Amino acid sequence: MPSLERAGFTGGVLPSGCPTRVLLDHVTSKWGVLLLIALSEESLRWGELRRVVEGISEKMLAQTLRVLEGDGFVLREAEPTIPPRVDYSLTDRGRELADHLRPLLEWIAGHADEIIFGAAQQG
Amino acid sequence: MPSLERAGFTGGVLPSGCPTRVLLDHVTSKWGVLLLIALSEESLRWGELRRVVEGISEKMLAQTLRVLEGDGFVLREAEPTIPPRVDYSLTDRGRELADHLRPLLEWIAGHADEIIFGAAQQG
DNA sequence: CGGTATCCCCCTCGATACTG
DNA sequence: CAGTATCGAGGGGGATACCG
Repeated sequence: MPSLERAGFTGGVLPSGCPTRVLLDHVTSKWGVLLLIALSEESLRWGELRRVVEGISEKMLAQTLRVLEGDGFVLREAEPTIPPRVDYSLTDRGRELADHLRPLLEWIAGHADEIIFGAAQQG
Repeated sequence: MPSLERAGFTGGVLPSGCPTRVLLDHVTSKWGVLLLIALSEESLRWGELRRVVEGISEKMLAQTLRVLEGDGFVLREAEPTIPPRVDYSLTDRGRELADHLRPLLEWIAGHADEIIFGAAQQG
């Protein structure tokens, strides 16, 4: 059961270039969180992902999906039909990750308006 | 209690440019998560932050802190002494956010090695 | 100590065009 | 439908120098 302490956090934080930082960059990349969350609800096809994750370009969709697939978060299943059909879904590992992402995103979504439009409050 | 659904997630995802996406970009910026986590343990001075968050440049430290301060996550307290002393800490809001970030980072730290060095596993 | 100002490179990302 | 290839702009971000 590794903790942030074991990972070298206390009194030195995660070393730059360590696996945890690399992975953090993958997950928190511009489109990573959005794709993971989108797929956490249901498996989606390429075209559906493009529409659901509004604003993503084909290039970034392909690129981000490949990274997420390489990390074992996303499963790509292609039907060799014509026209082709490709489904993207989360692996067990990806679902575990998404389970941590979802509360975060829900909190952010729930406070976004007051934070962005309201004044920064002291605390 | 806003949910992702209320925020426009289902069948359309968070609209590009919406407050939630803006905030998500702030939090998941290259150094955002690391700074938030670092400050979640204890309040730190400028110089300590530089050392603790290994690899961050002064420019990005200043820039990211200002964004986080603007969102009301980070509190900056300067003592008008010579030499100056400035402490950075989390606001209540920042602590709430960090409480969601920490489990995520712990999960990532706990799986980073097997994911980065091991083979991508199916699921 | 705790910053700001400036320069500039590089790399991300979007737009466009093309393919099986 | 599901991508890949290529190009070019923009800005993220590092290095350096300087200031109160």
